[in-house]
Amino acid sequence: MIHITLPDNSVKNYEAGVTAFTIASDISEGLARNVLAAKVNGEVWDANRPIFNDASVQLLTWNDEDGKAAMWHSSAHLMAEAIELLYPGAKFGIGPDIENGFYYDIDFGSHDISDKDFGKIEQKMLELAREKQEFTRKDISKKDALDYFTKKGDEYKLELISELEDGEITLYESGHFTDLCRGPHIPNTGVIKAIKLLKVAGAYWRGDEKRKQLTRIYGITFPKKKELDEYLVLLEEAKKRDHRVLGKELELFTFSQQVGSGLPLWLPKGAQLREKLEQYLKQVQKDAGYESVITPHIGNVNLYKTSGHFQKYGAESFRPITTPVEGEEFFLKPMNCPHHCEIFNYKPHSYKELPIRLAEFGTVYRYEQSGELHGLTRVRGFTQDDAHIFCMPDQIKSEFNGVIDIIQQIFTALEFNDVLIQISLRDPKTPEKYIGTVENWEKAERAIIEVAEERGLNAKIEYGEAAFYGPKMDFMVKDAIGRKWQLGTIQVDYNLPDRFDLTYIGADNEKHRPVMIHRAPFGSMERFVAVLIEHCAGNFPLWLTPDQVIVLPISEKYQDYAEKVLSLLKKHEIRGLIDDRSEKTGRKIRDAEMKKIPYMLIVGEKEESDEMLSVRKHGGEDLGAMNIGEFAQLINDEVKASMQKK
RNA sequence: GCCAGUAUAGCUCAGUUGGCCAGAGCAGCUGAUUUGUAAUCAGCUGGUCGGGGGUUCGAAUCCCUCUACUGGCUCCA
Repeated sequence: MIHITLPDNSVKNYEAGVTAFTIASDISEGLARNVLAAKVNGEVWDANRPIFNDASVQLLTWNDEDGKAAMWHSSAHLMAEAIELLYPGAKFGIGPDIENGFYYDIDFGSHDISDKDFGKIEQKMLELAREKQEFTRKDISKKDALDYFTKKGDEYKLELISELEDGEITLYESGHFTDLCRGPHIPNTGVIKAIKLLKVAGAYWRGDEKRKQLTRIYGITFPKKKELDEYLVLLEEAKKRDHRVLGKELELFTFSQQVGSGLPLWLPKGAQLREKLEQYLKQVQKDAGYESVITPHIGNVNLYKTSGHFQKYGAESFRPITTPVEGEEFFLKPMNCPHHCEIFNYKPHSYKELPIRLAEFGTVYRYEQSGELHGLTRVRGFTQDDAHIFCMPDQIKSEFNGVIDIIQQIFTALEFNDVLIQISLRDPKTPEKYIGTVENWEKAERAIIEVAEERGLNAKIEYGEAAFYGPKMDFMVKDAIGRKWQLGTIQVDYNLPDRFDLTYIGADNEKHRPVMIHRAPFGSMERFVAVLIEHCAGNFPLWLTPDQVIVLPISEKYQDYAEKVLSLLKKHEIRGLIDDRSEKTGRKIRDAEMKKIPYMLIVGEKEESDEMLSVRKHGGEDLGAMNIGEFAQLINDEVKASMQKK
């Protein structure tokens, strides 16, 4: 007999070898039908894997993340099985579950797969799912595993197995398909009722650009058809808040094939929005002791040779600009830091001056790979809200804290609540990838980790994600369809100060090396605006939105009054426009709604004679009539309220 | 850069297996209408069918190539 402890702390006795499925059956038939996997002593197991010792068991269903994962991982096997039947000879790489669904990397040989083949594969999968194929776990020796996949001729699995230890290798068999797999899986394929293959893409084997590209097929499955339909509607809805769609609709930015790929053109309304953001951050930075500097868009190649950027990025950049002088070359700046280092260097500094914080909205140019470009989130010319802090080593922590204050203030003001924080450190296995001494790296990494701990930040540490010149802390936000984008960044740099031989005179009258902190709270104006658009679905906060109000005269007769209203509002720092078209009010309201203008001010005979406005909020709320002063007060209070939140 | 797609008017899209001067709605322009909380009516303008090359009696439609865009991979703010 063994003791099974359930989440409610009740303990049940079972014969050794009991499965989670049996335990579920004991509780209720419905639960047995819905159980997908089980957490056994904290580890996710198959629902039909025998338990031989005392254990705490939590049954997992579709409502648990781990339950979904088991289902999607099993769906990847199901897809592989269907593909093996439809395309004999296909070889399989890896097929994990992901945040929303699963994928499988497959080598189809000479066969080309496109989304036109999805229907056929989905059909086959459904067919196989209905067979209620059971997933069977088998422990296997390394030798037998190698034999099996050698016979099958799957070099990808062989490579994976060769890296595993004997004794930890398991296979899972379902229907006609056997896969190298650690599990866990759902009891049988019967629970998979709705299947949708979503996209096909090339993916390098093991993520290595130099290795073969396999065909990756993404898909998602659900236990109910209705849930699939709801998911697809959700995806459609998300597409409507795509910044590229809204950017066009709201006339914020555009691109031109003539100007070039990845080079955004900011339209008047977009520029207005961006300027508001810049003004806001400039004020915050001024208050925090930053000084503005301005540097050119190009720099001599030697500058980047000194900084190391040329060696690192030269080959993948825009090519150097030549001049009439033989051998003279300039580079479009890919970073602002070298220029700022030279600003620091223009005169000797005393320790009493530090920290020196140099800020610039600096436009940089990077020749991103063509396939990387993406709306405003990934472009070739962009403006960083950059600043470099030159400080003494013992000031790092307080400076780091100051920067996090600014970043958090911004994210709070714009209501970015779901921010992921990542600390990127060296990959200890490849020290040759980084420049700078081990000692300095350790110092910097320790400072970042300490700050995060002291502030209680929920930060995730990633090894091998650091920049080549130093460790960093990044702030990431998801876009409309769940892709993560890095916005704010803080990077410690012990390297550039060395390369540029930056020094300050200490209290001991000796030269010392300052530490440099790179930081950009927005990251770049382009990416930040893109993510902001998606975050608020184009309904910008009142203080930021290009047009705060639109005056809608009922007819031409009230045009003069409309103009009077607008000019009075302008005196209260309220910006907007008049819809003076010869259209009905209903039409003007509709168009203003589409433009997502926060306040519509309807003026007709009644309003004119009483010096009033009829106020309608975006979305339909009728605030009734009020006079111009009252309305101005309302707007300015709302703006002030959001500013205070900052 | 790689894999797979897409490219028709300012925007969103039709254009059947290659066959009459390439269509619609919205936007724009002109006129009528003077309007009260999500689309007033009529007329008109607007397209080298992304660029180039080819196959064909004939190409928006088939093939090649370049460019841009989309979804991934790799990379990155």
